Amino acid sequence: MARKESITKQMILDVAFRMAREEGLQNITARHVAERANCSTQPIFRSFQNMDDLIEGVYEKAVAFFQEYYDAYPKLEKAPFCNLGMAYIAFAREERELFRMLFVPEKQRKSLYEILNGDSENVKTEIQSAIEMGCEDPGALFMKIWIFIHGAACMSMTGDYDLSAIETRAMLESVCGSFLK
Amino acid sequence: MARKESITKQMILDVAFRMAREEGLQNITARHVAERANCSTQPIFRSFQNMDDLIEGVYEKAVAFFQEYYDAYPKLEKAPFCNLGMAYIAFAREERELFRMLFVPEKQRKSLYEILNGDSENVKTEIQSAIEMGCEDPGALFMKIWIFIHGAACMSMTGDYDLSAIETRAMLESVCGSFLK
DNA sequence: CTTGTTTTGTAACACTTGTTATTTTAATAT
DNA sequence: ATATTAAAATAACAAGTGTTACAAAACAAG
Repeated sequence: MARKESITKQMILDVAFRMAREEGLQNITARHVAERANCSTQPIFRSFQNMDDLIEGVYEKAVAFFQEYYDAYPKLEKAPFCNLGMAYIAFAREERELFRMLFVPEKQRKSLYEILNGDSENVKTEIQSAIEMGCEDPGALFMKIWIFIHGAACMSMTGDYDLSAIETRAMLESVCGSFLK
Repeated sequence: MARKESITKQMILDVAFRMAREEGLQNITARHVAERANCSTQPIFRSFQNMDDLIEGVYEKAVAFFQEYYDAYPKLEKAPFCNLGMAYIAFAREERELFRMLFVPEKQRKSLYEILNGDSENVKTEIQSAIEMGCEDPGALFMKIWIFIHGAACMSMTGDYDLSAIETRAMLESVCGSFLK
């Protein structure tokens, strides 16, 4: 009694997310998404109220993507915050457009901390680990480390940082050691 | 024998720069600039080949503006790089749009270092001061400090950093001390 | 197969963009 | 004062945007 849906909301969201990941938010227009999805613009507006609605979906998908990325990143370090830093900096290098969307947005969406802490409360885990290591003021330590990590990641995004993962690890450990004492 | 020019290249550039400073590059369109300059779009295209040409001019003006900002910023600190850091972070807070244009650009123009070092070789001055203070590896020190400063500035730009100038100074001195030893 | 309903495609509207052709305006040399 | 001529204004074009009206097509149920 009715035609079957062939272009789902999920399909459109996936296409838009892939575009955001590869080309940035800029190129996400109704017609471009449609072209990439091999359809007209209609299915987009059937699934989403408007383009802002779609962009919002892309953003949420990016948040989830970062969380998965972080969860999957190998946790090799003992020094607190170093795992977080390694993952964050690598994410900025490998997913420049997503990093920009999430952590250097034009208009404020969520704070750095909100995204970063995610579902599994990544930061709290690290702070706990710092406390266990005998750190007196884990809040102050976190702030400094975090500023440092964010700086490296932002430079990575713009191509102004080119240390390897190994060099980055060494630097993070050194910096963390400096801050701890 | 000819009409006198009433809307100069400089006037247009000034208007566009002010717009960039207040609203960001996004809003710099031919018609918006014209409106702000109280003229039609013609004088723009008489003075500039196209809009990209104008944007390029705005960018160069922003580079010069940063240099002036830095030169005028009070140099109160003794610890190396702290003056640079204070100025850089303050610039990010007070001139968000310009900071974004210069230091977090969508497309690479100049490296952070190129802009930062400017006419008066700001960085070299600081490195020299570090050497005089007995720092063994001023290059490594600079890299760490710089990453830290850039992180604070980027957070400042997005509203994720809210330490006062006094708190910032204390933090920079502490961090610099940590790195020095 | 026909009918009914929904999805999809086509086409259009209204708007904004960069850029340019054309007309109008105003200052100056005569 | 008037003619000349560059500057500015007006208006248009083509392209691209979000969004919507409408027509075509496909599928499920009878």
